[in-house]
Amino acid sequence: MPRVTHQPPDQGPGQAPTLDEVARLAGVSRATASRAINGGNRVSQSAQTAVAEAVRTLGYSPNPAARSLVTRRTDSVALVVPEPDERVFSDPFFVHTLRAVNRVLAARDLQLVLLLARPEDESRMLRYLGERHIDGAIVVSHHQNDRLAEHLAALGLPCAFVGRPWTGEDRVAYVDTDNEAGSRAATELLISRGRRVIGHVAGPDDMTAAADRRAGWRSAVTTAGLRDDLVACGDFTEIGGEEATRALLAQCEEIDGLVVASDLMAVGVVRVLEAAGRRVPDDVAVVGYDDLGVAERITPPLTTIRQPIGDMAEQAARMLLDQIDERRAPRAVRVVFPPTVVERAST
Amino acid sequence: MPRVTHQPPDQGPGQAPTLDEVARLAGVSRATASRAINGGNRVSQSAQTAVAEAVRTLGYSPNPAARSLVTRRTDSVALVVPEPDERVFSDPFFVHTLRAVNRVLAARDLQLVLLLARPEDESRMLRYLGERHIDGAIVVSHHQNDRLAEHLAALGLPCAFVGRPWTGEDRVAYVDTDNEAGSRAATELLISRGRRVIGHVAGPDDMTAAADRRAGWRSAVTTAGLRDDLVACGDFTEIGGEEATRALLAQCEEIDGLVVASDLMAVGVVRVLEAAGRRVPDDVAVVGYDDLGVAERITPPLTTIRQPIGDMAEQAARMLLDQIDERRAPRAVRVVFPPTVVERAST
DNA sequence: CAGATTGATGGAAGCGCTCTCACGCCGACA
DNA sequence: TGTCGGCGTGAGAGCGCTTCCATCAATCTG
Repeated sequence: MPRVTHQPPDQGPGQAPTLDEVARLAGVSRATASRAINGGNRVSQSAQTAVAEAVRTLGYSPNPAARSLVTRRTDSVALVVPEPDERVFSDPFFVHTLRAVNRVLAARDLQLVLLLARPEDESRMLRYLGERHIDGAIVVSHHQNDRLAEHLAALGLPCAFVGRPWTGEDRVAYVDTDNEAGSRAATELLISRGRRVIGHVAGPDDMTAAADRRAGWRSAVTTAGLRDDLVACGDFTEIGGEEATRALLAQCEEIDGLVVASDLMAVGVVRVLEAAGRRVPDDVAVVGYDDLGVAERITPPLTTIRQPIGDMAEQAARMLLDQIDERRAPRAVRVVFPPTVVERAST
Repeated sequence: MPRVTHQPPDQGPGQAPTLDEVARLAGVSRATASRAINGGNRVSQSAQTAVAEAVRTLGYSPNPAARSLVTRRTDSVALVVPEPDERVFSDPFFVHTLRAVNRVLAARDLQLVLLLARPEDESRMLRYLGERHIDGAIVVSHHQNDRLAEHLAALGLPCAFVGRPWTGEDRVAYVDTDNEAGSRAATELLISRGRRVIGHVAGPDDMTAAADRRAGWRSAVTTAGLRDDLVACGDFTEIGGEEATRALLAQCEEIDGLVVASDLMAVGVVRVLEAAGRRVPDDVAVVGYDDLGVAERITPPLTTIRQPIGDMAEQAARMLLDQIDERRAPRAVRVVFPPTVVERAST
């Protein structure tokens, strides 16, 4: 049983001061006070300082509800993550995205509201978005079934996706990397190194990035006349990588190369390979995907495909701001970044 | 260079429907429509259904700004984390807290707004809290210098802290575990196992949990007449645990027991110990703190002090809701949970 | 059956703010 | 000296909603 202790309550300050009181104290009208507070256009120097003074002595801060009732802006933006909490907090991908987005928004003094929606909360989240608590949304790690692109497009809510949505891709703005090209390059690198039995550890079936990377691998092995049936699905976690690798090794012992759809999974892949007595890269060469720090920290340092997550997220944030600023901006902009091969010791 | 493609903009729906239109369509007054929508007290069955019908056909959803302008509630609550993003996303402590808080809030249909404030953003964050965008705040992982308890108490904003604040502890509500007792128990366990040179890997100096745990260890070793100078500070991360352990080993080779202020650090501790050729627990016994899953997953499974994070966070959320519900509720409630020793293989 | 109670309703006030608009003042220009 | 343009200003409307209050009909009480 926890111990509980009480104390008499604090005396909270009574009513928050309103613009009216500020105006009265400054000896100007409410209109002038409002102008002075919002950038001071068309306000005399004297009025300006008088208002500033009044604001300070009263400890005034504008009521955001009243303000947004008339401006129809809320000055906050949602980062929508339709993903169970656990994964969000273990994948560096999210941290990088979050930081980049936050950087752009903070520069404009916009507040970031993090919306984590587990599948069962999805309707609640959609309702929240529909109620216009926020000026726009950035969507990350969306899945085939959430149909977020269509929902948001239908709401007419400014939004930008990181990663191409499955459906509705012609109705919303998004940034992406060319996942198919990246994965193809990874596979071709292995082929050029003489590998001939190349498997693929794919990501979740319901994400476009995973599907595109799988397609890139398949295209490369098919073109080279190699086996194209050595695929196992992970879930973008280390554990998922481990399980997929075990399945692949059980399916075919001769595997000498693995193209893995994320670095985090590759960590698990390497662990299982070594536990199975295969040396990396001598017996099996491994290429990851992402290059967000994990890749260079593990042993052996991982050859991987870098996607510029920070740039992508920043770009998405800016695309969102464009939409918010001028409601006539083209909605369905798409920006595709090129992936880069980063060679390290695992190939 | 990224590729960029445009598409003609979507045709967003014009103006969102207002309560007025709903009322007109339902053939009732705005007042009745409002009552019908908000729980339907004192509304006839026929009016009720007419309004519901109108809401559905119009796709109406109430404007939150207008609503909170008059109700003076925003139906959202902030989770304040004065911590650089990286740590938040690597420590299971946060994930557990977040989930528990979210669970309580979701049941009441309150929205959780995550406020990550790096030190340089602190004033921005305080301003945001002062502007009453939210009905209350739950504060986690606060530090000596942020003085959040005092700031929030001064604002008169309902709030609840997870972990005792450094200052202002008599002005705000908080939950905590008895960290000193927990750490003392951990140390006494080692002593009872015959360990005689017991070091402490402490947490950051500016957090009460770390200070209390250090005090608990010191109290136990002093009482037993053992050395009390074997302390090194980590930062609650694996890396921090590694560095602290190296420092301790350099300071004294005879260490045969380590009390570590968090499981995450203990992971690093064990790693360094084994790299230095010490077996756990044969040469050095190790006790962690938290028991959030990491402890049982590592080798050897970690003896640790469990704190019921989920319960604590839930309790904090409920304390916050109490304050929000009745503004006269006692502000400075405190609830202290007892820690539990969980023995595994590391001692 | 008169009077009191209850329940459903709409009118209207007002939450705190922004912004349009009209007004008065000033210096500039002819 | 008369007119004009621009600037600073305040009055006032109105954003979309909740809620107080008066009203009225229906029901209950003695």
